[in-house]
Amino acid sequence: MNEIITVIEDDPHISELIEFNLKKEGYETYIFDNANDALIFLGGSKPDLIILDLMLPGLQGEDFVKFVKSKDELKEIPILISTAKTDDELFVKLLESGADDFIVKPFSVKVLVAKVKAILRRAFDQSNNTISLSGIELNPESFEVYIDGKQIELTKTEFLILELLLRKPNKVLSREYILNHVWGGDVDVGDRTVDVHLSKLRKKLGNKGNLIKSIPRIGYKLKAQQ
Amino acid sequence: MNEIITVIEDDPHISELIEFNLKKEGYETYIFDNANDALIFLGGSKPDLIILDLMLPGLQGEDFVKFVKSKDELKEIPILISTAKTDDELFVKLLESGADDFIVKPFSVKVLVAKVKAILRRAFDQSNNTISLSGIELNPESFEVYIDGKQIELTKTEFLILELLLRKPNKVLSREYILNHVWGGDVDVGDRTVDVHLSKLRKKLGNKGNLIKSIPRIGYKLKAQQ
DNA sequence: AACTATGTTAAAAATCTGTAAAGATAGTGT
DNA sequence: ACACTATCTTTACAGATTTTTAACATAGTT
Repeated sequence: MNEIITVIEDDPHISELIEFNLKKEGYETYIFDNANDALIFLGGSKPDLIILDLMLPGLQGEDFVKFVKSKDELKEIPILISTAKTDDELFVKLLESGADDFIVKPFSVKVLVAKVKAILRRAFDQSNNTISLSGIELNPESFEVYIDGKQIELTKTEFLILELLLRKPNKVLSREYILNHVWGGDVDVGDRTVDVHLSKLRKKLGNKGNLIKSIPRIGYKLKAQQ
Repeated sequence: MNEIITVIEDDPHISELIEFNLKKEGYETYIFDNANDALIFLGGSKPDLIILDLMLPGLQGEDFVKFVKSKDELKEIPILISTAKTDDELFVKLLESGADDFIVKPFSVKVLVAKVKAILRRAFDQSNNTISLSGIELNPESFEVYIDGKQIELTKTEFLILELLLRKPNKVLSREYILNHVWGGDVDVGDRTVDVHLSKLRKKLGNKGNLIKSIPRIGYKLKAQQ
């Protein structure tokens, strides 16, 4: 997935540098040298991140942030401010207006890119961290599991085992490993308990149940379908 | 709702300053002067944000970040690094290890607080406006709740629990999490108290009450209607 | 064939939730 | 200071669910 980044920066040297480095990281970029053009673009598109240069010391930049954050369809877009001014009051104001981070010019492009990644990483895994594999979808936050789009009910233990298998597909997990990770350190439960839960899990998974293979003398694995 | 912030900082002057200002903003703080104690704390609790001072120029801080990010149950906690060193390479390394942001000492406490707010804004719906979900409307400022447009009366605790659920819809919240966020850190209240309040809350919510699901052995969640 | 491991089921044991009721606490007004 | 009230917390218990164990059947290995 190519995240889309809008860059608003009037100095063409800098914007080219930014563009070059973001493209190198696989991002799709839209460069504007003024806020107005960027706003027109935002009327029809929703980028994943906005990098905004505070061109003038005036309120222009802050107004831009406030505008974006006032629009329901845009407000969740993260904004990274670049500025030549080191002014704590300004920083506070911008952050409180809804900006996510700022970087002071002259900046290292590597740091800029790292910040972009950090912001997108958070925005992204905030949205949806469902683990999806071979028609099995598992969401660790809502504790929901779907098989081919249909929800099924699992108990806590079944759920945790399935989560473990999904996180290590095609790897054989020993019973001991499963016990340690699902039950926790001070395990006081026999090996075979794992088998019982696996059996029930398979049954509840329906036709996906046979994706769970038992590897005699070693453990269990979840086979991902090609 | 009190967000919980863990601060790891060995200089007591700085940590007191941070603590004071965070508390003033309504955050609940846990201060540690070394990483080990903090790790022990993290073994049993899950704060909403970690502020980590890179005490030594060595790898200690980076290791801490990597450790937290390697634990499934901790990895989503945002980390804000404070450091005395201005070192772009270090910044990049930390961000890539999973840190969310950094701030260079000596820093303005106001900027620190603003950064904290900005980061937490991503994790929580922070608005003071009415939160509206599946026919439930809750206004954090006026303390009013409406079900399908009809106002209902909740007690303070019921209100705070509902607010928490509404701000984290579809996510299962453990009883411990609810206790920490509704009652505050120095909780000396039993688990089951949460259940009692949930029971009363469900009843007052009428037909919307069954949007609150209990996930056995895990906690409660508010299911948003599609 | 003997041995070991796994699958499955059923029953026992342990645990969890919902809720009512009683006691504790805090806040209010007199 | 006192009583009154509303809220909060604990406790208890029923009902339900989950987990574990144990037993037997089946499959796989040597």
